[in-house]
Amino acid sequence: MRILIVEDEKKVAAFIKKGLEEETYAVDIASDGEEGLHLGEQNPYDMIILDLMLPKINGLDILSRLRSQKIDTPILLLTAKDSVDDKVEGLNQGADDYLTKPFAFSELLARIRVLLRRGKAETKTTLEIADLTLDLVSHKVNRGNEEIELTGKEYSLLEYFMRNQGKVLTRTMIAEHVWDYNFDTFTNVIDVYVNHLRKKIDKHFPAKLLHTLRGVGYVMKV
Amino acid sequence: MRILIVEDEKKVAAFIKKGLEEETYAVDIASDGEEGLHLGEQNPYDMIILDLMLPKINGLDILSRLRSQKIDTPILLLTAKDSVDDKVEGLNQGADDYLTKPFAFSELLARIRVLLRRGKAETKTTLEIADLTLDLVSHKVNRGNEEIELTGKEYSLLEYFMRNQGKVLTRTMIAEHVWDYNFDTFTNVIDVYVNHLRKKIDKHFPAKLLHTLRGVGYVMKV
DNA sequence: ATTGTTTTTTAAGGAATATGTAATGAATAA
DNA sequence: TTATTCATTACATATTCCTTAAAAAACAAT
Repeated sequence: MRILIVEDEKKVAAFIKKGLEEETYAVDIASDGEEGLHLGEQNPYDMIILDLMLPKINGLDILSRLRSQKIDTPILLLTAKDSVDDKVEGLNQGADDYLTKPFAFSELLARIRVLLRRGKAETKTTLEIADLTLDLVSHKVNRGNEEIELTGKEYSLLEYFMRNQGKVLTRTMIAEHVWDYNFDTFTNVIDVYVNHLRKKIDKHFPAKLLHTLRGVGYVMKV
Repeated sequence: MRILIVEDEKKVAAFIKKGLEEETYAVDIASDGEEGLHLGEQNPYDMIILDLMLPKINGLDILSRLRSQKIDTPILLLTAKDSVDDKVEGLNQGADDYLTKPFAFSELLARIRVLLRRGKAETKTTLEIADLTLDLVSHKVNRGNEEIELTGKEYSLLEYFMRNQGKVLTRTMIAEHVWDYNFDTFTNVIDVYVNHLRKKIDKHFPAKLLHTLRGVGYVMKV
């Protein structure tokens, strides 16, 4: 899952980024409205955290311009305590939720989780395929009875596969959702990580879940 | 489907080429305006991706010279963030869409898919003939209930046949749309691949779909 | 700050598979 | 029949992928 933070206060942005990376999200930061709008238009984020008070272009303008381009990425607004009007205006223009500064990180995280499963009928916090399960909150992964230890990147990659089971994922798609914009196309990190994952989730089990489509990419399916 | 990329930044061009090849498009690259114009005039591309800032001949000139020759291949412009005027001028001169650099690959891909079905009334993402179906997004191919596994080239070839069902396709036409400019005319690869395809989509079924027209080419029809 | 540990990335060789070549025989038209 | 054209198979080559090891970077503990 890849998240954009649009926030001019460097300290706040860095604080959120660090916390989210600990939760294995891939995070980009934009430190003014112009950069935020641009990044938001050009990249398929799974979520945007948007401060309303920004240099160059303000948050509400970014919001409306993204929505007018039919970009329906979940957007969570950050507002100062007293700007009730902006908050309401923001929700009217298609924001999905808001949080008043200052806030507890756990609060932010909980809201992000809710928004990321928006649209799914269920409110489950686990992903499952065959006897493999992934808990989105505790980050525990099990296959059968066995608990599997994963590093951050391994977890993100697995989560992306499990959210898209049955769909063919090209390396380009994987790079865009599991890595951030520093990703270098001409490297084989993705192959290496698929290999790591396979060792942990497939190797000791007869039914393989992670399959290669030569020349195209990978697919997770039973 | 065969696509020309006219782009002088080698890394950008290579990035796009790789992503498109993962989607089984046949891709040629021109690294300056002169080469781009030349290739665009000489080959029946299904789509041209054209950077505006180019050495030798600039993108807008290429665009207008292709259009003045009644070449109406869909053209997607790549523009720098700030060159609004060029973008507008480009659309006026008959470009079909534009994308601002840098961009996410998924965004480019979505736009290409839209342009490639331009003119078709429908917005379907599957091709069908008799009980054979091909899904343009997931790349899944079925005949009846049976799912058919194809390699990249087999898939591209089948897609071309299915987009042109009922039409006689000569080997030259097939080479021009399914292979890139490295294709060697005096080879029988096409015959070999038609044979591969037949084994997979026709062999076990009484009603054949892929027919030979001796001395001419092939046709897909019921 | 320094050291040790873990994760992430890079790089390279070998294995697997797709693609392209070439040769042979079968089918078709003149 | 004879000359073409096509289908089919086996093989060669090229590409892609897997795997491993080691370098680099990030992180934690002292």
